[in-house]
Amino acid sequence: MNDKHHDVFASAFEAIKRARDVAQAIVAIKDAYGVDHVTYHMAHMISGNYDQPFVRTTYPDSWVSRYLQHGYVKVDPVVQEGFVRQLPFEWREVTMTDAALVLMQDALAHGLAMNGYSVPIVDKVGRRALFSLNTSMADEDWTAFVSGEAEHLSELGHRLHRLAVFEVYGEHDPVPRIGPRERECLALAAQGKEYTVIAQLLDLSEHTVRAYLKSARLKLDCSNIPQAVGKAVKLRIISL
Amino acid sequence: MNDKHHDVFASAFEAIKRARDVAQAIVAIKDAYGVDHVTYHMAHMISGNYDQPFVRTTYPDSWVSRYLQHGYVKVDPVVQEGFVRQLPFEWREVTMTDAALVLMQDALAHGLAMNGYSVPIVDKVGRRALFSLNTSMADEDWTAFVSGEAEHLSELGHRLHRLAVFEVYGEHDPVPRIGPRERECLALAAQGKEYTVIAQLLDLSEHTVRAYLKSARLKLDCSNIPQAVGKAVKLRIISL
DNA sequence: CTTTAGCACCCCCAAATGTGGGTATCGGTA
DNA sequence: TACCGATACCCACATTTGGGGGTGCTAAAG
Repeated sequence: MNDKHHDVFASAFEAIKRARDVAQAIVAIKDAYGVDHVTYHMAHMISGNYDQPFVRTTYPDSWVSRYLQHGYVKVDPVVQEGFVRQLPFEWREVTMTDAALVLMQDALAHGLAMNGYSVPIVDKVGRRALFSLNTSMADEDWTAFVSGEAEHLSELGHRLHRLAVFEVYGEHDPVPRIGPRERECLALAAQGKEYTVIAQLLDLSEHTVRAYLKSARLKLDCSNIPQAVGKAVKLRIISL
Repeated sequence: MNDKHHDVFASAFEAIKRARDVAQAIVAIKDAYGVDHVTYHMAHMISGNYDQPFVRTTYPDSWVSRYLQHGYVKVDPVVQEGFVRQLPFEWREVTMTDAALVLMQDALAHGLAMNGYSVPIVDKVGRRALFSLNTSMADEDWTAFVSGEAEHLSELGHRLHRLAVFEVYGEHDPVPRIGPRERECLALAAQGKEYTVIAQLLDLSEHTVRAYLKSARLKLDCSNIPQAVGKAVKLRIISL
């Protein structure tokens, strides 16, 4: 947009490249952009024995702890929207339930600011994450700022996500690339639909459906549909 | 064991009955038993869009936040053991990795005590949870104490778990009761095994395997095996 | 004491699936 | 340019599964 904007982006960008983990990176972004808080939240890891969210934030401990122990993630309208939407949004735009208003009040009491901007991230294997900035900047200034920085923030979000995936899984990402059609077929198979029904629903021939399910099965390294469905659900390629 | 022990249990027990949520209950248990900290941790909820652990603890915010943001749950030897073992154990008994020692040092720095006792909980539908006490009491006193209270602590753990399940799912628990044999068959089916193979592995006739998978399928309200496997994985009846 | 629930076993057959081959187009990358 | 992966389609056959019907035992719950 202009030189100032380019500068903050460039320094944040460099910082991410230097950062060894997401925790460092978000602090660098916070400093570069001069916002109150920065958060990166991966929707889900491929967990074994227990639920384990991947969250890195500059919010104060008291708020993080409170958020976790109150199960606020179920109520938080930013998270709700962020893991459904495709495009970035300002927090002011989201619709608030009563519970969300309570949460917002609580958040203010714990040192969070009113305005925010969140970038939903969806990677090639369908994993979702949310990259959020929180600021006490006045409405107009903030809106002007994010509209100018939208592309940069998207870029930063994706970088952050790559860093996070590396931090969680290391070199080798366990999720194979399943094509959208393959995913759809798999999802419908997981809902108990038969080949013929899936074909009708997706407006394909039964043969094609078979071919998709076969290739999905092979990519998942499975010998039959039940196994493939199980693995797809475990890897959260499909959500049911 | 003796009157003093009975008294603390009785008051904790009453407090749980009065408690409206797990957060209240653990504080009551902490007070009744005079320990430093009390924690309840459900291994996993049936999540939709994101990972969401159910944890209620009296640990300080700084530790909760640090634990979450460092992904300590992957390292914590108490959690590792607790979600695998069947029987209660003292923290002193668990084997420490290097990473675990780092965590322990960090924990001490954040106000946690050295000694602890954890009760693994496994409910009728196979869900796991961990109920832990943390204390700065001296080794011998603590060991004497928990050995006398083992049964009571087990009872409290299960009460807490019932409270937690109610808090999460309300009146209706979404997980149907799948028998152990049914679960085994389902698990093997989810691994891509055929009826005949499952029969061999479980030393059953193929017909019996079919019967188990059929009843599991019906309990899960599914029309075929892929759907049943998908649902079982989602509901974490089987873990793959 | 009866009922219920889980476990173990058996049979049949129409329908669905797995498994092996194919063809062809399109867009991106090497 | 040539190659690759994803998309979309097609065929045939042996094997597996679903869904229907059963029997009988044991152990816990009413």
